[in-house]
Amino acid sequence: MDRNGYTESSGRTECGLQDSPEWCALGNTDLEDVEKHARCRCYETGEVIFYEGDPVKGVYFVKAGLVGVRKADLNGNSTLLKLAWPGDTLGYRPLLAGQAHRAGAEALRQSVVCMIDARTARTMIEQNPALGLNFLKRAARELGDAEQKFHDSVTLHTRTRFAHLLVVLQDRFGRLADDGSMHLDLPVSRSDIAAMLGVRRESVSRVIHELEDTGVAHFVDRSVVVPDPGSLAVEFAR
Amino acid sequence: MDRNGYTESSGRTECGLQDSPEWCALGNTDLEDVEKHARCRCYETGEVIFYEGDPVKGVYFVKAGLVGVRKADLNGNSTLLKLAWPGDTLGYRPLLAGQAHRAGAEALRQSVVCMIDARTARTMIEQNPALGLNFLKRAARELGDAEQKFHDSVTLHTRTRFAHLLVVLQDRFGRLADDGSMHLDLPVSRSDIAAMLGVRRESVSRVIHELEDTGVAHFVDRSVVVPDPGSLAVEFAR
DNA sequence: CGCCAGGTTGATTTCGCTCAAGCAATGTGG
DNA sequence: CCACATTGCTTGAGCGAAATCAACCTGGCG
Repeated sequence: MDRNGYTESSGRTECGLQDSPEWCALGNTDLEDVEKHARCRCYETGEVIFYEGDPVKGVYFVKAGLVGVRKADLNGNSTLLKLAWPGDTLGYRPLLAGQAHRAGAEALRQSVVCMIDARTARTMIEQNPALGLNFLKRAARELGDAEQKFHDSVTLHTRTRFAHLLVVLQDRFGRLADDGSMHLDLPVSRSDIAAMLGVRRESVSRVIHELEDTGVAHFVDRSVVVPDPGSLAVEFAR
Repeated sequence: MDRNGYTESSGRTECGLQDSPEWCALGNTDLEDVEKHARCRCYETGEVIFYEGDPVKGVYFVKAGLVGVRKADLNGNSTLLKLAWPGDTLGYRPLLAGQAHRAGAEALRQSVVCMIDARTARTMIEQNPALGLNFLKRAARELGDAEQKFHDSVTLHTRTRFAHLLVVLQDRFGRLADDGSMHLDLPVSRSDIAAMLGVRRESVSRVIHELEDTGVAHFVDRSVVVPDPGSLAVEFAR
């Protein structure tokens, strides 16, 4: 382990890059080459992986856990731009745009993250068309989502946006029960939900209260039950 | 001219793709090949180039004029996501993401736009690594901007965001006078400025009134004079 | 001339923010 | 083991920025 706590990977499967929808394009030799230049490290909850404004030292492959990407404003508030799950690669955007990090990343629970140094990542993406194409497609999808998010933020109310968020999380982490109700464990705190929506945590509290009152959803700690998932879609018309 | 008003390009320089920061990566033979599959057309102000929700028929290279990219909401309002100037390529995002158009495009003044059919554009991007890389870098920059825009929309007031917009337009279209004042012709209507900021046009009117009152800027129709450009930056702290 | 598009202004409302208090669960030091 | 701080969340009261609703102005045009 070096002094930053990174441990050099040895085997081809150390980082698990095969499980990345982007890096999987690489052949065995390239994959081994990349893993040789990768360092894996475990982060505790709340630990920072990189800071907003930092120069890009590499790209970060999330191997396990959950990572949040944040942007702070001048008043100490922050928005949570996205959640990164195992298989996601962070930092490729500023690397390719030739910019510093425009957002910071932080472990939202204990996580394992592999850093691939910038030089290696850049040459690999530039030399290997299939890899570049995968990142291009990823960027294209993320760009569409980001534009949608801007549009939503200026046209929809907090309650509607919260309903949207619930549906997105539902698609990924919801379990449909026998009686047709949807069960979901929120991956993040109330404060972080607020940061994802770009509102105050008090506003989230009030929206949750409203959804309870109208029977649309029931919240206990981080677990949510939506008796009739269809009723969430109705929220969109508000 | 075919029944859609497109006229088949003949020469290599018909569309002027060499002037694109992306397409310029192509060699002469590829460039000619693409131009062979391109159709140029002139659009009058207000004419629609493609609609939100349409399947992607091709990518659109702006040769002359000014094009606006819009997203509508359910209540008939719309946000203006971006302005496309000569040299810009539109529609590559949904093409690569394998989606339908998630925004519509419309000529904001008389414009010439060349459509490169989807099949040609896709194979060219997939076969030609340099071209793909250029679009990847473009997407990376646009993604950063889009995330910034979301963050700004939820953390900054209308007045601050308007000042930001003025600075951006200034960088691109401002003329610095001998006395240090900045002169700028707004490329779009007040309504469209509102649509870019994601606010009502009345709010833009009021902000303009405020900036007049405080002497920060003077507005006559679409021309703006900022006596002290530094004072715009001060607005950012509000 | 009447009409309409684009813009401004004023009066009123509303949604979400700010400020403030309080509560439950968890941790910590004496 | 208790006193006390801390963290995460909720609730209430009041405020403020921008939306809404409505009137009106100006210039261009059939």
